[in-house]
Amino acid sequence: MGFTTMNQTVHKKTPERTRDPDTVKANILEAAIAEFGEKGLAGARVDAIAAATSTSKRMIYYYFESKEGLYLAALEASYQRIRNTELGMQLDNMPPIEALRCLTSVTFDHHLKNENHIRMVMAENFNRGRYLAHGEHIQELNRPAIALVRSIYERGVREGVFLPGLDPTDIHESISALAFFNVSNRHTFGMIFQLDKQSPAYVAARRENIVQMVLRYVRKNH
Amino acid sequence: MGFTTMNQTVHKKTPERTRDPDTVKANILEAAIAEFGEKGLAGARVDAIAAATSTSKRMIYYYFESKEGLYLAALEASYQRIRNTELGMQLDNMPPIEALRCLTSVTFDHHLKNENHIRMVMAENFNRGRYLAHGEHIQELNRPAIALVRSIYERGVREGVFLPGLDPTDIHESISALAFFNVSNRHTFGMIFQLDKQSPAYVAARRENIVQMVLRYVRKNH
DNA sequence: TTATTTATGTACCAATTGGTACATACATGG
DNA sequence: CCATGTATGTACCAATTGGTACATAAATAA
Repeated sequence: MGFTTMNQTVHKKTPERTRDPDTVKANILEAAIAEFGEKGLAGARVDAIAAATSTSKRMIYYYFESKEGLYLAALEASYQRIRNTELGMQLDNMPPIEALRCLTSVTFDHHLKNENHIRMVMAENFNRGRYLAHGEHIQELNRPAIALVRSIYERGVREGVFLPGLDPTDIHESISALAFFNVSNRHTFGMIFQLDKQSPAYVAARRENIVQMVLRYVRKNH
Repeated sequence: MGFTTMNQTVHKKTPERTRDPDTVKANILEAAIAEFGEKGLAGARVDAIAAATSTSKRMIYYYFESKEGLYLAALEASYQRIRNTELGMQLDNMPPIEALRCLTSVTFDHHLKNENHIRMVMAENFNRGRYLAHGEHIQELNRPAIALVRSIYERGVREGVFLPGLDPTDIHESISALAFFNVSNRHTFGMIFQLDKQSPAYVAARRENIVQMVLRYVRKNH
């Protein structure tokens, strides 16, 4: 509340400003991830983010300086969030082929379940990684993915079931590409080839095909 | 030339208005493809497109009605353009395995060479295919791609070198995914895993890995 | 020739939008 | 309890931007 004179506002005892920086920041970030994921950097509106917040636009600039600062923070937070949910696969106990099958399948489903993050990554690639380049610790967040593939792969080679001489990063890239594209390009691809890419039947078939593709690439022929 | 009074402009014999609708339209489309490919729908500026044109913003609205109308036209034109350069592979003469190797390899290079179109497709997927859905004949433009894969695949099955029971659309999707992702996500992927995805060495290795992946998926084990 | 339709240029606008100025309330150390 | 830094709300603005009003020239029909 408050009443206005010409050019300034006078507040008479507006009580109760909840003072909670961390909550406010988290609250802003959540709204930002939603908006940037939905509209991209250029399409997102700071006013819309502010409106989805329990605070005001003023606070966005107070904590994040600019629209682009907020975008970078949201991008980092989105990566953070996704990696947190990725842990906890117990693949070391399985035989290599089963482990790789599981990894591929889980990656596929994980991408399907996290469209918003996919869209953030799409948006960031669209602006050529300009902002991610400034994020200090995002790189490290993702490296464990390679380590996981490498450990499975090397075990498989040792046990004689995988072809030697392949590159774990390359294997990881192929899995990512197949899982990512399935979500990122479903609209144009589905439309052009008239597929219902959301139907359970399609999803199940595509998942299995991708798994087979990865396995046949890595497995030793016998 | 012309001189201004209060609110209107009077032209004294401004001679020589070149009157050439088709050229003007093509000129606008070219500028639009560049701008939309660079900035996306939301990021693109009609004024910027107009400035890159030999005509004025007025004509954009005259011919394309709205920013979105222009975007759809540019999207269609981009697809048209890409498909025109795709013809002329003579794969029917090769043995199936060679044909599939060639198709995959050429698709990979073709994506690399046409970043702007890739970006248009990325942008369109980002807005969930909303505009492509209104383009009447884009769908048909792309179908031949499947037909090509199907013909190679069926020949390979007949000759006993390919595994029967696979889906040509699925094969096409995998090839597309691997080739597309290699361009679309090179920034985030390259940054996170510190790869120079533009280096000739990387490109050659990745191309060959993708080719192998496709071949091993389709080939019959013996 | 004249009327009408098509095509084009110039100036302009209303709305949007990233960002700020100003005032002020809460917390904390001294 | 008071001074100072941190946090927050309100109103506002300058610039941008999609889109238009107005005038008019060139082609075409009558």
